[in-house]
Amino acid sequence: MKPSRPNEDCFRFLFLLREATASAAPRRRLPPWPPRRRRLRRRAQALHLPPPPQLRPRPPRPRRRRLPPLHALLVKLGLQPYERVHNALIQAYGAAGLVADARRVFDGMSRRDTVSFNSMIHGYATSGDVASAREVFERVPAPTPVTWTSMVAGLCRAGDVALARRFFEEMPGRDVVSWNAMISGLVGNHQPVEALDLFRRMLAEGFVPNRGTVLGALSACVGAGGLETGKWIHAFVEKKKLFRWWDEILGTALLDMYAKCGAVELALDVFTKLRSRDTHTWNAMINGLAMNGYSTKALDMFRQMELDGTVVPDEVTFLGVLLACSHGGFVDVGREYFYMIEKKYGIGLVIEHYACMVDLLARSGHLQEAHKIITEMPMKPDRVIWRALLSGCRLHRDVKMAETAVSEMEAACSGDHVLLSNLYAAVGRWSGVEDVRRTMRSKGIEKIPGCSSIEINGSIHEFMSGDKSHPSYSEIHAKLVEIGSRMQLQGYVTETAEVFHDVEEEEKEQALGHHSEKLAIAFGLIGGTPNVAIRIVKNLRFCADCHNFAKLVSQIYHREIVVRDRVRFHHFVEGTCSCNDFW
DNA sequence: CTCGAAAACC
Repeated sequence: MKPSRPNEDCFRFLFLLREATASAAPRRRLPPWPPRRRRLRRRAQALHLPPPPQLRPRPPRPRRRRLPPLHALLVKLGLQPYERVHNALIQAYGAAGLVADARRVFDGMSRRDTVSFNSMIHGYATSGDVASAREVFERVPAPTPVTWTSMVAGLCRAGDVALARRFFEEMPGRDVVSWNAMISGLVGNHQPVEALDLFRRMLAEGFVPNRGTVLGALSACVGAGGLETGKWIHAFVEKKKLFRWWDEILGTALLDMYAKCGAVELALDVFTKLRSRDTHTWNAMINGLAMNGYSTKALDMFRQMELDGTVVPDEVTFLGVLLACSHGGFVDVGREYFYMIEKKYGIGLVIEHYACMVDLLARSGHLQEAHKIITEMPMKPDRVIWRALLSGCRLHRDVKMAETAVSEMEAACSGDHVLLSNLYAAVGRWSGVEDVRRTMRSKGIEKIPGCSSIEINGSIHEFMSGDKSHPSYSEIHAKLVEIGSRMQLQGYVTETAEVFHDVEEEEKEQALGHHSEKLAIAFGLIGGTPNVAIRIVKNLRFCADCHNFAKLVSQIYHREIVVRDRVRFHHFVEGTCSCNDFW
């Protein structure tokens, strides 16, 4: 079935469509239009076709937007014989979230080529309708790698990685994009280690990585805290000269990887050497500094960004700025910036700004003011907001406010209850601890198991709380016992106030020997290279006991330990932590 | 004309 060759009107139509839908898919960067097409645009206007909507630099992203009645225009111009035009329309409807309309176009076509099917599958995969995507997939006469990849990507987006993996393994003739789709799909579903394994397999099978691959692999390193792997990717790209230079996107991904793996110096190094930086780049740098405890440097960086003048700060920039203020305890500076965001910079406050502000105020003990912000904010406070208040309450031992926060939270997760319970324990209110336990059981609240990962010689090991499955478990256990006895000599006492990450686990084991970060630290002492920092990434917050443990290990064994917790970094050196015990 | 792809509150 030979597709019909498009005529001039087709291109005119495609151009309009593209203009009309550009704002529906802003993440895709459109290449500049070649001059010939620009002429077409003028001609299209002369034909009294509907003018393309104005392209805005930062369009808000509506889930659904109305498309001009282009379908009617398609018929009017007599473009029905051209598959390409229908396909483009299917894609446009799909991108705007109007899958039903896409399907109508699809069903109305007299002939369909592979692209039609692929576009339709992709449309269903954008919207998460896996069943329909599969139904169309079954009907494709000659699936190409594109068809398969669309399915893989769609399944990943819908969260069914296992099935995506099956499709991926079964597909004939994988191309680079297929690998990329699977790698980034794994990263997006919190399986960075598997993503890196796949990346290695891809190289072993002789595929040459492209931008997408590198971006996917770097974000896998972020997820797993794989600094060595990240460095290796950096070196690999340089050695193979995969790209002419690290542009804004690649450079941002690289520096973000370094920052999120706790290597701020390397991140700064990348940052200074980039030949062009956009807002994202600055944001990643500011945020990276703030997360790593370099609050003052983060604020300096923001000032430099303003002086630089080539980029404009956006919402995310101020999240970094507020985060820096919060971690540095700069309440007044933070308050000032918070009020400037709208007034001076003309940026609308979003819920995340309020969360940062509440965090800043609550953390520094201004609990009443934080509560006032919450009650006065224009949008409905979400869990994160209440959680920020709650963790401030824990730091400053305000039981009453903490109870308010938990009760206001819709569907509080296990961590929230644990936080409240820790607070009860800290002030010695054991009946409260019991209440929390009962509430959790009656509501059947799912516990998130603690998980830490550590990279040793370029391979990443994951530990779950209380997990005994690691092949070197007996050695790890022996190491923990050794650490324990050396600590006792130093007069270390277990801090029982915050014993439980996980209520039932605590019942099973009275000792704290099995929080995942302890396993990982012990393993780092055994397997890591001496004098090289032990780097750990964990999914939950640090408990006070493990934080103490890490400090002491850094002192006793003279090893730097870097732990990335859910929100920030802890750099332990000789018994002190960069967070100043304030997290 | 179709698949992947950088920053973001606890």
